[in-house]
Amino acid sequence: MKIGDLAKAGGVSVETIRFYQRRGLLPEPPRGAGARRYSPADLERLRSIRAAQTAGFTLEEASVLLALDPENRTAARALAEARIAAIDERIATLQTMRAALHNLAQDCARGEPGPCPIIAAFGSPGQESAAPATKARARSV
Amino acid sequence: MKIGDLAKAGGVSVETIRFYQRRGLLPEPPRGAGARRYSPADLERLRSIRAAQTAGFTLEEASVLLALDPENRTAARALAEARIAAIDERIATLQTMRAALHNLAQDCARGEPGPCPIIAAFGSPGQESAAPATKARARSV
DNA sequence: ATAAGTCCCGTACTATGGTACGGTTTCAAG
DNA sequence: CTTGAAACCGTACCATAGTACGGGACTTAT
Repeated sequence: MKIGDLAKAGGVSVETIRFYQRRGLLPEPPRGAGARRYSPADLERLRSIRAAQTAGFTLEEASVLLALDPENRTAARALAEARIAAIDERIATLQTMRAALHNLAQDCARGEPGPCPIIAAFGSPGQESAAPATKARARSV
Repeated sequence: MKIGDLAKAGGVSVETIRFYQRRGLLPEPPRGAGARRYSPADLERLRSIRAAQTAGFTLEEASVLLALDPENRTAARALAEARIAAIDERIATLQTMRAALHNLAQDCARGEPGPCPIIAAFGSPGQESAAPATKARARSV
C-alpha cells in the first residue's frame, strides 16, 4: 500500500497521514522505490486513531492509548474515565449556556416593549444588565 | 481609567484588552499623555463581550451582537437560536461519545478474560475490533 | 517519449483566543 | 534624581488538528 491507498482506506488525506507520522502516531514505514509502503497493520492503527478521536480523545491521548499494554486495564479504564469526566463537565457547561440563551430567547419572543433582552444581556451599551459573568471559560472536550 | 485598571475591573489581562482592540471588539480610546484612557462605557462593553463568550458565542459573534441595533430583536434572536442549535448538536455528539466510552468502561470493569475492551476498541494492533468509526469530527461550540 | 498522476520534502498557513517577549517611554514616589 | 511600575509597540509563540503550497522525482499509461 502506498500513502494514497492508505489515506483512501482510512478516510483521511495524504497530508493527514504525513502529519500523524510527524507526530509519531503512525510509524515511518519502510520504503520501496522511494515511496512509503504500508501494511494492513498500519491501516488498523490508523483506524484505531480515528476511533479514539471519535470518542473524544485528543491525538495525544490516542497515542497513549495505542501504546498501552493490552492487559493494562487499569490504565485504559483510567483514561476512559478521565475522558468521561471531562465530557460530563463540558456537557454541564453547555447546558448552562443553553438554558441562559433559551431564557433570553423566550423573553425576546414574548415581545414586551423595551430593548431586546438578548441585546440587553450581551450587546449594546444600554443599561447595566448586571451580567453575572459566571466564569466557564474552559473550552475542552 | 488606564488599561491596567480596565483589565482589573473586567477580569482580563492587559494583553487581552489590546488583543480585543486589534480585533475591533473594543474601540481605540483617546489618549492622555500617551496612555489610553477608558470610560466606564468601555468597561460595560468589555463585560458584554465576556458575558457573550460565557454564553458560548465566539468573539466574532460577540462583535456582531454588540453592533446590533437594540431594537433589532429578529437578528438577536436569530443569533441566539443559531447558538442554541449548535450547542444542542454539540451536546448530542458528546452524549454519544460518553455512552460509547461508558459501555467500554463497564465492559472493562466486568473483568472478563481477554484483552481490555477499551484497548480492543481504540488501542493496540490486536483483533479487528470492527470500530464503527462514526463520523462526528465536528468540534465547535 | 511525453504527459498525467503520485510521491517526496520542507515550510507556511488556517482558525480560535489569547500569552509572552523585548525594548522604549513616561509617571510617581522616595 | 534615580528607581520601579505601568504604559507603549510590534512580533512571535502556545495548543489543536490539520490544510495548502511549491518544486522536484518517479511511475504508469498511451
